[in-house]
Amino acid sequence: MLAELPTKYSPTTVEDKWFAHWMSKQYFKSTPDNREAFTIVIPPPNVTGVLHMGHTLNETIQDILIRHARMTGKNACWVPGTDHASIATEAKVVAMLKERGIDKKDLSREEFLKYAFEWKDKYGGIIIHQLEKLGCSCDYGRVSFTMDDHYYKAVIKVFVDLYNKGLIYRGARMINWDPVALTALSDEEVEYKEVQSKLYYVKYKLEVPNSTQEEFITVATTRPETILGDVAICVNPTDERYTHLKGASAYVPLVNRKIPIIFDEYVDKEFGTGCLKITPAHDLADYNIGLKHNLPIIDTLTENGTLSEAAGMFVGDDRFVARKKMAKALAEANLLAKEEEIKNKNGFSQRTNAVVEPRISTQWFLKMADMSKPTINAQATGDVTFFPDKFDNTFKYWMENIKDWCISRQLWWGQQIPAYYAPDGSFAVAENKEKAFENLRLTISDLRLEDIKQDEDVLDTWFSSWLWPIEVFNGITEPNNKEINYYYPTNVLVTGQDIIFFWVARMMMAGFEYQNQRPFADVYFTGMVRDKQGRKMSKSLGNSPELLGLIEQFGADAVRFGIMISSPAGNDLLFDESSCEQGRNFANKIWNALRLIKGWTIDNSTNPSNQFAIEWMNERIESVSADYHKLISEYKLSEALRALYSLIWDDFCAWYLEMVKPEFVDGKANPIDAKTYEATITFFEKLMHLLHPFMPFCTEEFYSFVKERNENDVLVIKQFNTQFSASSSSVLSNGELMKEIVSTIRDARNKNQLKPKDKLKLMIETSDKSSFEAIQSTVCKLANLTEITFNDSKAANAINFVIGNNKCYLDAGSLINTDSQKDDLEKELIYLEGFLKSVNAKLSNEKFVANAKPELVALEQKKKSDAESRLIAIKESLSGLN
RNA sequence: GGGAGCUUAGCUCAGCUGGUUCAGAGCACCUGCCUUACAAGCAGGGGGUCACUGGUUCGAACCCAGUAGCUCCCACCA
Repeated sequence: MLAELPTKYSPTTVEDKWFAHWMSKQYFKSTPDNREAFTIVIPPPNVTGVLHMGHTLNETIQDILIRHARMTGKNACWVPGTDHASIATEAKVVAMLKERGIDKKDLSREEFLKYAFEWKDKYGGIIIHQLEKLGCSCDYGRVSFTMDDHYYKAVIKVFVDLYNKGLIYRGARMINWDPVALTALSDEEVEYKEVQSKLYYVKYKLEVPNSTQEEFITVATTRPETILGDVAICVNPTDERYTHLKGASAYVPLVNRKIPIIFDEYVDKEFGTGCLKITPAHDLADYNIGLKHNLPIIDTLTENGTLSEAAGMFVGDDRFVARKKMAKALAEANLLAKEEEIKNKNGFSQRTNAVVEPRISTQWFLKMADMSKPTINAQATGDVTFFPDKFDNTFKYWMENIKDWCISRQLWWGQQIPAYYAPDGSFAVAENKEKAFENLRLTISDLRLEDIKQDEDVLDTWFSSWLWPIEVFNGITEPNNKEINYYYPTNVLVTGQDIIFFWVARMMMAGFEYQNQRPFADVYFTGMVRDKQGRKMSKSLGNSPELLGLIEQFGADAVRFGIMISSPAGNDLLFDESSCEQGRNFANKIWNALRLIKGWTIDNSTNPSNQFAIEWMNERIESVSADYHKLISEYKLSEALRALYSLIWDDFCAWYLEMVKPEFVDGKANPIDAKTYEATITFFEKLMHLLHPFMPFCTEEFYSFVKERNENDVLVIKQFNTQFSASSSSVLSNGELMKEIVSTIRDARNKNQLKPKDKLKLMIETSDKSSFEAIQSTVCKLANLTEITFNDSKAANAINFVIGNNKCYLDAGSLINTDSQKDDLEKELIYLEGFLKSVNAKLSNEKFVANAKPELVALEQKKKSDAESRLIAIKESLSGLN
């Protein structure tokens, strides 16, 4: 049997086989029934491309949780899907078209959408395939997409509803403009980064009442190209340098437009020259000051960031080109006092990386102040719990200072805003054109249907994904249907901390608005996956491994292991391929344990000497299982995996199997007794159950292989028992004793050049014979002893060591190295004396005895007596050596 | 400018409500082994002033204050 099995486990074919099997059995399919539901909705990956390591981490965590729930008997439902990712995907499609020589401008909306859907079909398909390869147990019959027909309708319905509730409004506001994507952005889509800039000190000629003297005022600015849109100079009213300028005017350099000097406390006297030029069209602060002081607005930029006709100069030049030209022109006109290098922050578009331009534009907004309240409450009361909780404060702060959300985007890829305009500019918001028409005709009697036009803009992608936990169950389009009532609210959301505001917060708000309930009970935040040097994974650095390639190389189980073995919740994960190697080795280790077991022949004998091993292994599994389920419930998945790794590798393979493994006689393995064999199979099965959520493929393979059975598959037939009997501490502590003796003997062999094969005798002087008797046969086997005798006279050439306070003598026949024993014993002696000293110090400290808990004092007393008796044993052993 | 978090072995991190001499784990490293499950392995081993300085306490990696360094989030100083 054994010879037929290769020594290496090869995952590739096994994984595909099992995935196909699971699918054919429809194990992942969920329909509402009378069991408790356990629901997860996947954070839908963007259809911009393929899954990366961040997704891999995320999906693996979800799969572990969903498989664990399934195995505890819950009706587990994991909904997969993808996000249309409006701006991100549109940018990709535009770039793809450009490569093919097609300009978006030359396409109609319909033609463009056709390309976009082709793109979506391609990448959406790849993403689902990757999920399958990773072993994700999603209900693939539920694959959703944020632009599915029903989903599209849901988004429109919600827009109309919120508009009718007065929460959505349209207006001209200062917004963040992406001059590359040519669309508005929300505040969250702008990333501020520090850049090296120049601060230009520009002289403006003054006109001061009752003064003929030529005078200038110097203004510091980082954006001289916006000078052309200046409408005022602002100084602080308490700034004595400028108090004489009341009623004065200045001339905009080069164009000589006359503008007023105004006074506002907003201006920081310390910065630059204490003068601020006011350009309401191109800066939010200036815009607000402009409103306050009733200033005009001169928009000197076009939508793509070039200078407009209104600028009067450098028309058509890009803003950065114009900036340089302006500086040069100012210098030539002798109006540039100086230039200074400074660091300041610029806003960049999250998707195109273009420098964002503050711009006045007519957009659609959602009022947030009232909608945020139930969410703030839910988080404060623990209705929704964050793991880890360090995000509580930032979340609260953001929610309490929430601003209105700009939800319109000047794109084509997304849900088109259901506002319909009559030729006179009036509009109606309705679910379709016909309804809008009826509505508009109330005021415009001669209106024809073909006269009205739908708003060209689409909605922010998050305005659709905030409905995800609801509409994947058709909760918006068919309220109160059986599915939404059964699956909602979901149990846990597993997502990146970077989208806490974009998505988590908004899903919560939508949940309370449309279901009157939280969308999820827990949120598990993952960190960012970085490479082992701590760098972000990116295509340009080439440090982002390709998921399918990794799976090909190590197997999906190993990749899952690799990414889970050290992934602290909420902290960044430094991913190293070598941890996948560790996972592969782990699967291989189990495979070889299985080979060993499968190689045994069984007979009807009984072998009482295995009794201890069986009891001990059973207790170990029980004890670790309890920890394991607890750790998973606390989302400490790495720790749970580590505990299993050690249970399987150390306890089961290194100790248990060695304890029960039949010995070889005359080159032939003895058979194993049926009882031990059955126990071993049961342990193996239990271990496969426990490991299955983490490494589903190999555990399924090994489980199916270890025993013939009618009912099959680890995945469904066995339910986790989360009730545990109190473990037998004496068995576990005897196990520790056994390990200590065996390790000490092995170490003694090492130090005395005794071969593992040399049979030795052990004599123990002990007052606790029964503990040793329980492990006697096991110790003999693992340490290769012929016998253990008690309280016998010691052999002449024995190796001395002390276990607890029991003196042990290992009879090597001929003694080789007394020095190392003496060394070891003396080291131990010094340590123990120090230990005893500290314990005594504690116990003689009246305050300790008075203040510490009684059980603690008792513990110290026990430590003292244990140490004292051990000390005596060691001293006696030492004196025996002299 | 405001807020949050982090700093423990060469690396990545555990260390829950102070209490075994508490200083841990996994990698990595060193030594010896191809010992009939497994070299993707086995047996053993070395390694840390718990960032720094004070304080509270009978007792501090853990609590408090300050210092330094790192990370992240938020904010309209041009």
